[in-house]
Amino acid sequence: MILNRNQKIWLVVSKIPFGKVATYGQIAELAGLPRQARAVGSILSQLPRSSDLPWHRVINRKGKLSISPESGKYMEQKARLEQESIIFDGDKIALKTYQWNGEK
DNA sequence: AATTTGACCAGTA
DNA sequence: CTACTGGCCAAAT
Repeated sequence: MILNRNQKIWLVVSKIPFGKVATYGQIAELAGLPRQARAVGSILSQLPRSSDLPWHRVINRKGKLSISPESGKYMEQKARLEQESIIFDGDKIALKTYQWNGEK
């Protein structure tokens, strides 16, 4: 069973634990696709709404959400994270302890 | 086939 | 802290 690029990324994203977040670059790295952070964002942007992947746990390296704040999805992502007891300090996550290190 | 776009990143000022 | 830059590379155009 060979996994295509999308499947590798989906797999890694699905492993991000509840209450934790990961960066695009980290996802790309863990998926065996170094330096393809942008591809991760591109793929996540195309997820169907029916998807049950924790896409909201993927943020950028600055600790902020990479969606335009005007977009409705921005609110949705923030709400989903707060629902996992992740606290925000303005527009960025408050604690780096939220950051997933990639371990199981 | 060529060019542009994008839910990124790292360094620098 | 923000702003700008060059780098990166798959997807879309």
